[in-house]
Amino acid sequence: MAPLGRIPEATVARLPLYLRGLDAFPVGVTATVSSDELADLAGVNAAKVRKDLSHLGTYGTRGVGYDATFLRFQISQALGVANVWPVVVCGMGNLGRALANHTGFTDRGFPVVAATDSDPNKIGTIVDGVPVHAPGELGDIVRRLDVAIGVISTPAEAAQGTADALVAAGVTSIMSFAPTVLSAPDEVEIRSVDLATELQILGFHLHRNRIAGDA
Amino acid sequence: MAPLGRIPEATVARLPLYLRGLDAFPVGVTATVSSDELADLAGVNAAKVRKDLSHLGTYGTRGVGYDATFLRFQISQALGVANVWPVVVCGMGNLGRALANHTGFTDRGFPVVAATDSDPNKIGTIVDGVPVHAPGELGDIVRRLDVAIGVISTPAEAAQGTADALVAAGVTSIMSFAPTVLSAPDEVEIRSVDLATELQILGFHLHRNRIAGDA
DNA sequence: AGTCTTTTGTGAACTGATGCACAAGGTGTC
DNA sequence: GACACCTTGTGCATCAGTTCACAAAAGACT
Repeated sequence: MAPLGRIPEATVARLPLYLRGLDAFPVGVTATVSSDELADLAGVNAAKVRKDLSHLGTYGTRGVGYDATFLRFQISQALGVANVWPVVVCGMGNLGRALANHTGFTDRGFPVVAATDSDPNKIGTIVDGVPVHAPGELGDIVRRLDVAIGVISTPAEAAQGTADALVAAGVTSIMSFAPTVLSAPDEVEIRSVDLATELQILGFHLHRNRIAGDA
Repeated sequence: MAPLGRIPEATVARLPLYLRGLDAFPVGVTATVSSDELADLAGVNAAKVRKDLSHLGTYGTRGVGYDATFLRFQISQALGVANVWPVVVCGMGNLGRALANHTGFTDRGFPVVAATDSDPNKIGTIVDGVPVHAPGELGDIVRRLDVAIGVISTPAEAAQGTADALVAAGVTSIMSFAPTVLSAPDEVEIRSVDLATELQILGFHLHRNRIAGDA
């Protein structure tokens, strides 16, 4: 049924996992996957897989499963994987450099086409094939290279300013690693990855278990 | 009321944000924060702040707000921030090096005490103050340095083996950056941060908007 | 053809989280 | 002390997401 209507956020977040799971099936070879197998590959349960895929309007064959090749095509289609979205990395510290150099990005249609940094020693250089510009040129870079996604890996203090500059230049998708809250217009999507916060969540459970153990 | 019972996961995930928001208030100075202010600082809404804090058994003062210092203490207590949890970084590629060097970790009670890598040229060296060992020594390292958290920044292929080694050594908290599903016993908590997946989610929305725009 | 086996697609119950809205409780002022 | 004002704490309705469980559909085998 599912007439390609709205796809729930939770489902969207899992589609990349399914796509990754399908890598286990060689391209060109006809093969079927059951929701059970795919569930294993993606680390979720089978019911979720089936419901998620039903949102795509995808039909498997009852009693058989899903055609791996076609499923891959369907999910790729839904995610718009065929598109290439150029990325600019703002802040070339340790993390920024690692990100700019991350093969997983370019491989999946997210080439890092430029970077910015406030350090005069870095501006004008090319790091791992990525040219580093001054922060002030951000707007120009975005327009010239048709940047779609901005990655913020600056110190927390510079993050909001960087976000503002990205938004002003028309970027509507931001992934931030800065440990701070960013504000932006509603139409801008911000995904915030805070590593220290992640560790603190792990720490909470360690702490809790330690207490429970001592009791 | 809330007798320090179970704290909902969603709340736990926000506590670090509140703690970070409270940094805006100088230590030692008596100040009050309203749920409204704190909501702004953490990027959530006020009702959520109040409900979250109520889970800690925290009491603000009606008509006034929360005492900033005491609140910081309360949240720190709940999160177990006073504890120091030694971290081992497995895989010293670009990302691993950036993580090992990340000041946000050590500053918050997560010192990176060791690293592993399979590259013979790296083994035995000290990178940014962190000694690099062979993967085979992982168990020994964990026991000797009392490692509580393992960070996996190896290539996807090596991730499961690394996770197994960590688990075998008694580590129950893992943060993985490898783009693959890890399996481990239930008592092991795994937080998976997949950067390419994050970008694909952003890509989905870009794709959707582009389609909507063309229509 | 009929029966058996397998696996999908989905209605329905359930769980957890969110947000509203307001009474309860506290402060300050006159 | 009474009144006005403020902000918390929370009951309740709502919503999104998950999981169960099973009928429906497809292939396989006799």
